[in-house]
Amino acid sequence: MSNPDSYRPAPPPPQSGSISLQAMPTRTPQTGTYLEGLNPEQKDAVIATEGAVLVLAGAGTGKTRVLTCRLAHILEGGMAYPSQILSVTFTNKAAREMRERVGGLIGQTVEGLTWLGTFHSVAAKILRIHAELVDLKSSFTILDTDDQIRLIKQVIRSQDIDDKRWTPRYMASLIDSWKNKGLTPDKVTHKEAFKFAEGKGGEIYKIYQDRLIVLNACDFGDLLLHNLTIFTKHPDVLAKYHRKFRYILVDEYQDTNVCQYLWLRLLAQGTGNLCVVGDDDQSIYGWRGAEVDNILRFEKDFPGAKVVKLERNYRSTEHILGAASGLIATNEDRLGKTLWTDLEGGELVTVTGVWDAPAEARMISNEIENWKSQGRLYDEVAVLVRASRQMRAFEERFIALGLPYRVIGGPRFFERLEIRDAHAYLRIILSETDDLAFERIVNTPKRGIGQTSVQKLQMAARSMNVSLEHATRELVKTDEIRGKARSALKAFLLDAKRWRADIGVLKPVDLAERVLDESGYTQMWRDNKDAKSQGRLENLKELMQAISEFDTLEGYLEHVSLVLDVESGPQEDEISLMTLHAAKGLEFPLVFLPGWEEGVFPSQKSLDENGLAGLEEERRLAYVGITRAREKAKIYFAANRQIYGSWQSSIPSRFIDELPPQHVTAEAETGYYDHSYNRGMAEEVSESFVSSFERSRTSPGWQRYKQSQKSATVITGTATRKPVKNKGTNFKVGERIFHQKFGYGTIKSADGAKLTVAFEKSSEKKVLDGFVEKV
DNA sequence: GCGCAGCCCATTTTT
DNA sequence: TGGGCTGCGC
Repeated sequence: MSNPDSYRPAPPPPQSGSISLQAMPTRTPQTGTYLEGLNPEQKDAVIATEGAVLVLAGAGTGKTRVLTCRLAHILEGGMAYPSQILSVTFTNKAAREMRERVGGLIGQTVEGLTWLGTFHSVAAKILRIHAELVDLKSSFTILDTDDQIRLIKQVIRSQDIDDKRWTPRYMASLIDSWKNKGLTPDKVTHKEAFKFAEGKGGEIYKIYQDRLIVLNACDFGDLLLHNLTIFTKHPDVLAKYHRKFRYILVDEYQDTNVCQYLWLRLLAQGTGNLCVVGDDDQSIYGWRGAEVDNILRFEKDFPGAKVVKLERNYRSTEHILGAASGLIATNEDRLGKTLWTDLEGGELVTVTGVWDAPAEARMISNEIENWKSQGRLYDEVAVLVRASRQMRAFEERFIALGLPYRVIGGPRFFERLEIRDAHAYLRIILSETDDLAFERIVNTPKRGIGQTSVQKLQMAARSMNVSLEHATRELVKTDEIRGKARSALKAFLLDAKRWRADIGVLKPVDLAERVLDESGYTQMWRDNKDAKSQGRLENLKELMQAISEFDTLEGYLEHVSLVLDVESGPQEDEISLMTLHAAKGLEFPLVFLPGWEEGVFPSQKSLDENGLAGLEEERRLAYVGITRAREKAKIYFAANRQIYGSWQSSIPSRFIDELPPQHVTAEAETGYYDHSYNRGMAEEVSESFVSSFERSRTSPGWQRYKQSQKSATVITGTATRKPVKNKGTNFKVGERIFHQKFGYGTIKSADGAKLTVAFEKSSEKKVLDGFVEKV
């Protein structure tokens, strides 16, 4: 970003108990220092506080600056209290950055911005206040993707659907996509429901939602979706937020999905002061529900909206911008803006053909060493790939040469196996009704409690309509589970009881350490000689560090699901290696863009599944990639690439041909490719383009759809835990029964659901009534 | 209940 | 080619 020097501490905000809310904003002559150094368009965007405003902010045009200045402007002008501004971002990182930068402008007042956060954290906050309106308790837990899939798997199995043919992952993605569109189970169309298991998709969604309520839990999609339900069914609640939020600000609007759009639209009905900032050319998350259409349609949705285009770029040279602009101009579906800069000259964007991926890595490594030897930093360099598997070649090369690098993105800290296990322990001691947590760790470390035992616990829990832990307590009193499993379960229950007694006594960290120690969890990894276990132990240590910053376990767990992410370690001088997606929002003086080949980039899969829309999104990704560069952008393509183990010769990406020649220069490594050869390839490229559309009709998705159309069946009833009151048994003393394992017998006595049965082929045993049937 | 060998399937990822 | 999952044998 430019002109950071104009950021100076702002004067203290007007201190008064009666801020005039109707102060005419445009006449507020509060010429705070924050307005200095803004270009005319930026200033325009900052002071247009009233009504609907769309700020189309191209790459590197000072978007964050506009957002933060706008906040400062509203606050310093006394137009609203900090708590009356709703500002939403997509990532925690963006929220944190905004908070920091606004703090730099207005000082302490920033702490009052209680409604600055991600969509999800703001929605969770609202949902906790009104949880009971959607049958939740305000203490609801937020499930991560892993829990979500496990739960869905259970539901699928409970419906006797083959979970190999119809995978829980696929069902989860459908549910997510429905939630992204704001669809509750009753609103899912037949056609949509038929995407899964011959039409059972809708039913599974419904059962899954019911299960979530029983578990007092939400998945990520629910946070927003429940908000929608609350706002639409309870206008009084919505009205309260209308009164509360005087101004709404949205970052990265092009990434919003339908649900988020509806949520914003409802909230904006209050004052109508909705300002969204985004760039349609950088919409790269369509596959995850983002609707570019939201930003394309903004002026229609909010008639009279003011549109401000930020096109002056402060980041890149004219050749980089020229190349990127020329490329993106090929897209049809865009609002259209052209970046410009007064940074004249600079180097042409290079396009280089190489033999294969190792050659590509070798060549790029050489360039990086060159750069370093010229006194520049590794920190200034990024290698941006389309798919993470392309990273391997670079990592190998960097390691061989001893070049320091860091991978950005990849598996997140809190999604690691050991961290999830540890969380499950904490969750279960905090809430004994957390069945998912119980299931996860009841046999981790191995205690001899196998699948069959767990299944029995589940059956018992279902038949008694209680939690798994509760069912366990009952079941160990009987002979349903015996031997090692039974004693292990008993011991586990005792452990849990002991740990719970320390809640509020020990500090969260100390409790957590004790639990992981006494459960044998830490020992399990110490004993494991796998190469990764050392790292896992270190992660657990890091986890303790994170927990130590909280006073209560609840507080910690609340944050962990939505807000917390681990700060990256001390900054060293390292090359950044990441996907193009991960690079959005970042900038580097020197950017390498390897793998520009048909099928790799644009990705064949994207083309197959989404046709022209997919291609346009890939092109936006290319645009994002090029515009990350400040000084140099270097594109590569290989003549041969290994795909799934086998070598394939490849064709240069069509995107290479779309770069305006005046901003590009071809550098061939050895003459396998030169620019004219590449041009000749254009014929073949367009042919493959046509064939990709042909292929789309034979794609798996299309096939699956056709198949599901053919074999439609009637939706069947449900069989999950229904909120039925826990009652005694239906069995009578003296009655003859059958038990799967023990055979026939006669009931001697009954104690609630616990039966004492004299079995004919076995001795007298205590069993649960859910396990026997009348004969 | 646990460990290993063969098998299948492969973007992008935030909350 | 390689990682993750399943099914089989102990």
